[in-house]
Amino acid sequence: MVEQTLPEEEKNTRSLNFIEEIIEQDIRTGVNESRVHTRFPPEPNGYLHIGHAKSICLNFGLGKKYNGKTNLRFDDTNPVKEDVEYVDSIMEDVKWLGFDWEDRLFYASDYFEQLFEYALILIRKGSAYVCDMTAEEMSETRGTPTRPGKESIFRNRSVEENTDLFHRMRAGEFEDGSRVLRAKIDMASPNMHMRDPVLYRILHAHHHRTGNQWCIYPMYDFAHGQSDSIERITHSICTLEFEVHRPLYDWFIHEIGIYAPRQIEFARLNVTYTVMSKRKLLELVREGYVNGWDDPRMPTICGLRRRGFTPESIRNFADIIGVAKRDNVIDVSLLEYCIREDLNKRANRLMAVLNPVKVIIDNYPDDLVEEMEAVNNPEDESKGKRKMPFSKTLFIEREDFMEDPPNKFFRLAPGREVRLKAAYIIRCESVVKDPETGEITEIHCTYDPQTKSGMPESNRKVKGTLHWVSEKQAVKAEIRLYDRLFTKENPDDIEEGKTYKDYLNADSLKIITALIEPAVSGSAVLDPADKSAGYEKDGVSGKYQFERTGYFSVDKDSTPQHLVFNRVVRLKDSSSKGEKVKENFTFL
RNA sequence: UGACCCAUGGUGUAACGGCAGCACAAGAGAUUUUGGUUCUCUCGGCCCAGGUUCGAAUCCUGGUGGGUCAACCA
Repeated sequence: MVEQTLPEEEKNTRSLNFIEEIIEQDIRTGVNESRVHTRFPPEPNGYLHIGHAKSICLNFGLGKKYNGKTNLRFDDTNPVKEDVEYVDSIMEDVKWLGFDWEDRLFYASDYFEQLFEYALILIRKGSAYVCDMTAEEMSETRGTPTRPGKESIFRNRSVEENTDLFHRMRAGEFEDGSRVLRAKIDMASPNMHMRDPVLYRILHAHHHRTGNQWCIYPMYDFAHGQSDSIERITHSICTLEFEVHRPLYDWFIHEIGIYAPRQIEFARLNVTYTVMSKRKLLELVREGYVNGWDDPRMPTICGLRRRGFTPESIRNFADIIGVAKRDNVIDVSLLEYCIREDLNKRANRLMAVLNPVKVIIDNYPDDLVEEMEAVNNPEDESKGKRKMPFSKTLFIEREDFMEDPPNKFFRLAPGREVRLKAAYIIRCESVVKDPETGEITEIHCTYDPQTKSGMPESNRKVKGTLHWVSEKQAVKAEIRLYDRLFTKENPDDIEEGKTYKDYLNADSLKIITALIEPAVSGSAVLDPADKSAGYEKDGVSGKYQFERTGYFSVDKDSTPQHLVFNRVVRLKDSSSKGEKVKENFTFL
């Protein structure tokens, strides 16, 4: 028995989740020489989503925490659904999340020959047989969860006949669907998976890695556990729906007589206001409800990346949601909390007016342009300062002015003073309206020259502080404002006669043109070399907090001529506390 | 009308037979040149019924509720 000390940080830190407890117990008792070796085993038939991110962080996190290893293994046993497009995107996503499988990139298809040999072992032991029933017949004879099944009339074929038939299946002598190899277990088992499950099916299909080398392919159950065994995985972590497969997982390992990993199941992640099934996500893409797998409204990893989430924020999210066996639905506000927390510390501030209204400073010199100094990040002094041009004609947010404001309105109104952040205190003197529509077109103000930011007079108490841009120097940018994809907390909770698609949010994307301070130029386009990945070298370049409105991230569509930003998430907003007029206080 | 799994504030997650704690959300206040951040406080929970025990969220039994399982998908 090998004793191994647990990581130092474990002492006095957070309590362990149930998987860590199992692992630490195994380490203490010397199971598998106290090794820890996990794997992340995606099927390359779709893009990874935030639920996979939980699994990736769990598996790679455990490997790292216990000085073990983690493999990336593609579970590619179904050639008709799988594609290299997905293989590539999965590797990119795992890397982007910050994990490294080093030289341990594997494919279940690497083991096809070995798996075939394992099948032969079972046939020789009389534990597997070739069955000629059709899929329908098999389904009929399988029984139901409450009724035992019937044994196949092919169940007692001789070892010789089975061996011969199985070889001929491989040789391509039979049609798709005409025969399968089945395990001989127990047609009366209360566990449906033990009722002579299919091991191999005939599929004359081109495989993305093995080409046309094979026309029989192993089923998940016959491939997964054995692949774990071949890779000497110690803890094979998967989601709850595989719990009923575990007896079969163990049965194959035992029956073949090979190294035995341990399967442990945890509850998959659900998040409010979105769907997580690959089928549904694929449908949203195919039917054009979103603009591709990386649409920033998607819960896919590439979608979150394009939206502007950082890998750090997602790892932190995976960490704090925990791991357990009970069904769970995580409030999306927790995800939002994670990205705000990260970006607040790391993203530079910029002033951007999303819904502009013109402000004219009547007593400011016509052609004067002053350079104001603005702090890049109040949370990080090392980020320094930048210059912002100030002039007679500015823009502020339309929501920052009210002609007849309630008492709790801390912004601009006739006769009231506010501070323009990093500039002067101004007072509203009058407004000009469009005679037709009644819409305010100009707000006329005066400024107090003694209140320039930094001057003693500027410490004067005023009602509020607004962000602004100077008309002449402002840069236009396309801004994509995202909202939750679904209107219902749980879109899978479907009313009679509806589908989850009936709960799609029609307003999940709004595109506007905003005016941004000129400092944005030059830094608002992704390095073309990074474009494919959609992320940047230092993690937060291209990501900003637009002061008072939210966090924004440069989109891959952005060019120097046409800047494009995605809103990652709004700033937390307590402006409507105790008020019922939220629309008036919240930016778009 | 079967087997298996699960059950702690609104949400998520701790407790290893001994004071039910943490985070998010919600609410109140302080600070603030972002109605952001930060800080303080408040609200609010052991599914039910028995049993074991000096003592049960924890162990046992039975309910109740939820989930999973009947692809030649994974």
